[in-house]
Amino acid sequence: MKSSDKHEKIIRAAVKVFAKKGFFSARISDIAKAAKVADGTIYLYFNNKFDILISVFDEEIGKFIAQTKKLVDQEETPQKKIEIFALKHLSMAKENKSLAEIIQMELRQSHKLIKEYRKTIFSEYVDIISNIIRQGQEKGIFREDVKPGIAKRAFFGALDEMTRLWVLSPKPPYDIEDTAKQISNMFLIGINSK
Amino acid sequence: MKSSDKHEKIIRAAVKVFAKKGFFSARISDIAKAAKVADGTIYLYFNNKFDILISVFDEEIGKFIAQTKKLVDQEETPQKKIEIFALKHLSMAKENKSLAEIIQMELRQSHKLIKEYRKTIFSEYVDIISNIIRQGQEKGIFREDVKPGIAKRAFFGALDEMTRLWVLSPKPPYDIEDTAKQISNMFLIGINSK
DNA sequence: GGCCGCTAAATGAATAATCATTCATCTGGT
DNA sequence: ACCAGATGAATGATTATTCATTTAGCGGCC
Repeated sequence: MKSSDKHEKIIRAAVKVFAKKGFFSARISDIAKAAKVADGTIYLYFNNKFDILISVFDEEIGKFIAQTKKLVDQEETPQKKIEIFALKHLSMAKENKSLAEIIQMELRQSHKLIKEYRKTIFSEYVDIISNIIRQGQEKGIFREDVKPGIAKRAFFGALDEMTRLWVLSPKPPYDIEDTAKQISNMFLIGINSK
Repeated sequence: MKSSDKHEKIIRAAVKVFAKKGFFSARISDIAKAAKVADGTIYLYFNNKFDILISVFDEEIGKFIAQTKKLVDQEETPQKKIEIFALKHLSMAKENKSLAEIIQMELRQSHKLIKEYRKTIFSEYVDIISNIIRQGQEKGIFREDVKPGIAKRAFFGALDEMTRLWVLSPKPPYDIEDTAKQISNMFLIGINSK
């Protein structure tokens, strides 16, 4: 078996196990069992338990951010960009519930390492929003007195909170597209210049 | 020494220790030392480590929610209620940073017990918002097509995300009152009926 | 007032359980 | 026959929890 296969298998298993039990309560042997691999094998691919978590973030979240950027770039108007961002964010939570759960739960830990990591990755993501807002302001579409640094967090926070609701509930209580529309609308009206 | 003193002392110590090290990394002996009490004493007042965390939530967050409700009730218009809610939320994060940190980090754990607890306590809190929105809709101040269930989360999420920023940074990068104004404005415009 | 005896509260060393990590051994492919 | 990769039992460290022992406060008694 090619080594990359095992790496992948372990990451996938870890996503499930972390989502189910949380990072601290998850045992290496749980992940090993889920990946159908011996406990020790995990240490051939990862330095330690933490390293697994960080790898999950890096690889899975990295992919997601790249996809989002691409989608946003394809849209013409700032309004459309905001809408597609909201839709992509919420769809991801629905389609990849385990990962969403991990981001919701584990990326919030107060552990120093995670704290640092989170700052970087969150910034990269929410800065997509502030860039859109600045573009919109330059075009005179969004109000000048809106501070992109605050607005980006308000918008992200709103989406993130909806995600939390889904992660906690067995079934999405609202329709994804409706919700994305509703939230981006509210936000767009809130920062509109006319 | 009255027994209630010790209970209080342990809770206070736990808030600090949990905020600093996180629940899982915090040792009972850390809390005992911070409370100037023997390790075993803690078990005279709490059943186990988890019980300490839950007590922190119950007692401290309970107080906070009660205060918020009272403040909101004192305001006349739905707009003012929204504004005061935002201000109270952000002020609390500034004045009681350790507790805010614990709410941000530990109340998001994926542990079953915490998950359940969180549902209840968050609902109680965000329902303050949806009630305001419904009142506003009845008076014709807020748009009818806004769903209170979504809007309440969008608004709470926005505030929560600003809190996260402060918890992560050594100093609040924005002025509390400005931020509260900016966010409630954006939200109020976004749901306004005219 | 000082002295007992009693009980609740407090102590912290010892226990016991849990797991991350290691490493001596094995295996399948070439 | 070789060896990179895989194995999983054993190790060792960590800590939540327990409990035998100590301490402190208090009421009654001389």
